[in-house]
Parts: sequence; C-alpha cells; structure tokens
Amino acid sequence: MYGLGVDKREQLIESTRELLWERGYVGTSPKAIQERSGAGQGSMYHHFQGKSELALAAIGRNADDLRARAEAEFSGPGSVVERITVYLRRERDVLKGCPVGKLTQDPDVMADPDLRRPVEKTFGWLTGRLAELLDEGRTAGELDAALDPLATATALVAVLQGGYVLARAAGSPDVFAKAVDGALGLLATKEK
Amino acid sequence: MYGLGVDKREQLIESTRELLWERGYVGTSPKAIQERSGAGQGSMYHHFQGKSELALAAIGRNADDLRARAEAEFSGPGSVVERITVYLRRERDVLKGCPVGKLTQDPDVMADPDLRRPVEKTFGWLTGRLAELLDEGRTAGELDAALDPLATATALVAVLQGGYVLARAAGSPDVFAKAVDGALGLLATKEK
DNA sequence: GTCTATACGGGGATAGAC
DNA sequence: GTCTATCCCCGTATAGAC
Repeated sequence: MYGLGVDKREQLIESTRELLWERGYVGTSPKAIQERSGAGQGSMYHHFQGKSELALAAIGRNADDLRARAEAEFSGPGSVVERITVYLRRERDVLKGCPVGKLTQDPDVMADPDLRRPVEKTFGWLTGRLAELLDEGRTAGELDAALDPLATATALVAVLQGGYVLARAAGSPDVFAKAVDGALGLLATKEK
Repeated sequence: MYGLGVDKREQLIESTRELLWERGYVGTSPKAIQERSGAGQGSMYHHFQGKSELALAAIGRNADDLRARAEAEFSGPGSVVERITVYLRRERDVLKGCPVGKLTQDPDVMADPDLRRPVEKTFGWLTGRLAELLDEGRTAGELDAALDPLATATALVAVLQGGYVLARAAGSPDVFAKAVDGALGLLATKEK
C-alpha cells in the first residue's frame, strides 16, 4: 500500500477500464486484461471472482469519473447556458466513445443487473442534474418559461451520446462538434 | 427460387441480421447463426466465406432498410417540420437499439473497412438528407433563416441515436420519447 | 448444397505449488 | 499474493462424404 509501486489489483481495474472502453464487455477477455495489466491468472482470480466482478469495479470507476467531471462543470462559474456550453464543448476522446454510454450496447452488461445498475444511475443523475440547471435558468429568467427542463435535458444528453455514434460512423470528431453546435443553436433561441 | 420455402442463404442473412442487432458483431458466433437459421456448418460456409462476409450482407440489408424507411417519411406529405416530426416519432424497437447505429460501438466492425463503409454511408446520407429538408424549410420561410441546416440535422440524428442509448440505460422507451420531445420543443422555436 | 467429422486456438475458470 | 498447469467448452474454420 506504501511506496511507488501500484499494486496489481489496481492495475487490473485500470486495464479493465481501458479495455471495456476500447472493446466493450463481450469483446474483452480475461486473458487480454491479464496481458495489459501485467498480472497473471492467479493474481486476477485472487483479487476478483471473475470477469464480471472485475468489470463491476471498472464500470463503477468510469461512472464516478463521468459524474465528478460533469458536476465540476455544472457547479462552475457563469450563467446556466454558459455552464451547459462548457460541459457540452469540453474536450473528449470522441472517437473512443463514451466509456459509460458504450456499455448500453453490450448485451451481457445489460443482462446483468449488477453491471447495468451503475450505467442506469449515471444517466439518471446526469439528466436530472441538467434538468435542474435548466430549471434554474428558467426561474432566473435566463431561459424561456415555456421550455420543458426534463425533455430538454434528455435531448441534450442524447445529443452527446448520439454525437459519439455519428463521429465514430464518420471516423471524425468534427461530427460530434457539429451535433453540439446544432443543439446549442437551438437552445440559443430559448434565451431571453 | 420458386415455391414457398425460403432458401438457406436467405435464412442465414436474416438470422445474422437479427443477431447483429441483438448481440453485435463480436457477440455473434457462426454457431449461433447456424442454430437460428437452421442451417449447418457446411451450408453456411458454402454460401459465405465466413462470418465477416455474412455480416457484410446483413449489414447492407439493415442499412438499406433504414434508408428506405426514412426516405419514405422525408418525401411524404406535409410541411418540413411535419415530415421531420413523423420521422422522429415513428414507432421503433427502442430497447433493441438502432440496427445500424449499434454497429459503431463494435470494435471489429469499425476495424474492417468493408463492414464499416455501409455504416458510414448510411449516416452520411441521413444527415445530408435531413439538412436538405431543413434548408428547404428555410427557403420556404417555414423556418428561421438563421438556422444552420447541417448542424441542426446532425443534432437531430444524434438525438435519435442518443435516445436509444438513454432508453437502454433506463430500461424504458419513454426516455427516447422524452429526448425527441425535447428536440422538437427546441425546433419549434425556430418556426415562423 | 448440405451434412458430419475434425482441427486448433481462445474464453473463462480451477488447482495447487511457491 | 502470484505463478504455472490444467480443464472444458466454444469460436471459427477446413475436409470430405453424401
């Protein structure tokens, strides 16, 4: 626990995180995890019961990260629209996709309630938090009173998730930026 | 070619289509395809060189379907916004996800240029076609002249693709509908 | 065209030595 | 805690018979 060396348990989780992001759950084998982490079979099965338990730790960490970063932007300085803009425009590893959103396309993740829960929670939180912000903007008179906070928040989160999809399809991050531009262009009309 | 029986080649493609949709490319094995189609090993490898060639046929068909359906709605009756609304609100198998969009999350599909091409083409076409419609609406005075057709089109397609992601995360199709509502709510402001 | 037999490596995990 | 050995089934494909 002391010293410079990172323990194997930690390496296993981090490697799984990366692989889940790059290849998804069905596309990630214990062998691949072991190779990337530098741990052997015995080490992996000592720390974790198996692939799914390891994935659970990795997914949880991905989810926590996403949430922490978003919250930092949401609670930052500026008007509501400014804060949302900062969030939407933040630099992302677009072509790799969203480390959490990607998991929704994985049949084995969605089939396992334990693995699925953090994904569900993350997007529930994200949408709700964004809806709060929008509502705050409405109350403050910054945004049109007719704007539906929850529907708009859901649409904004969807633009991000869909932006990843389109960017990967096109092989270019520009498409992600275009989608965000389009969304912000539409939102701007609702500003007073 | 005559008669009631559908040939095995056809069954193989259709089964692959379903499996690709349900489990993705990495999650679909030749064995699973054979079982679902009722064809044996020999039959499959007689008609196709292997998994990827079969997937290519299946992906192409999924892409053609998506395009044909969308085009029918885009070229239907009504104003531009009405046609877009019909398209966005069309009934979909939301929890299964988009049969084409889903493929973008599959590392082995994206890594193979042949498999990737139809996906890229489909979204390129879809976004472009929607941008044309929006531009038509602008020219006709139906939509605000300041609206950016390409960015808006990209955002709309992203809302759909992201809607699938969020609905799967939540385990409910309602979230997809919410995202669409949010997008249409924003678009409405741009109507004259 | 379709079937069965066969092949080989990999996925996923256990056992036991160190 | 970590390693190596081992296990069994599956993924993916070829060969050859019918």
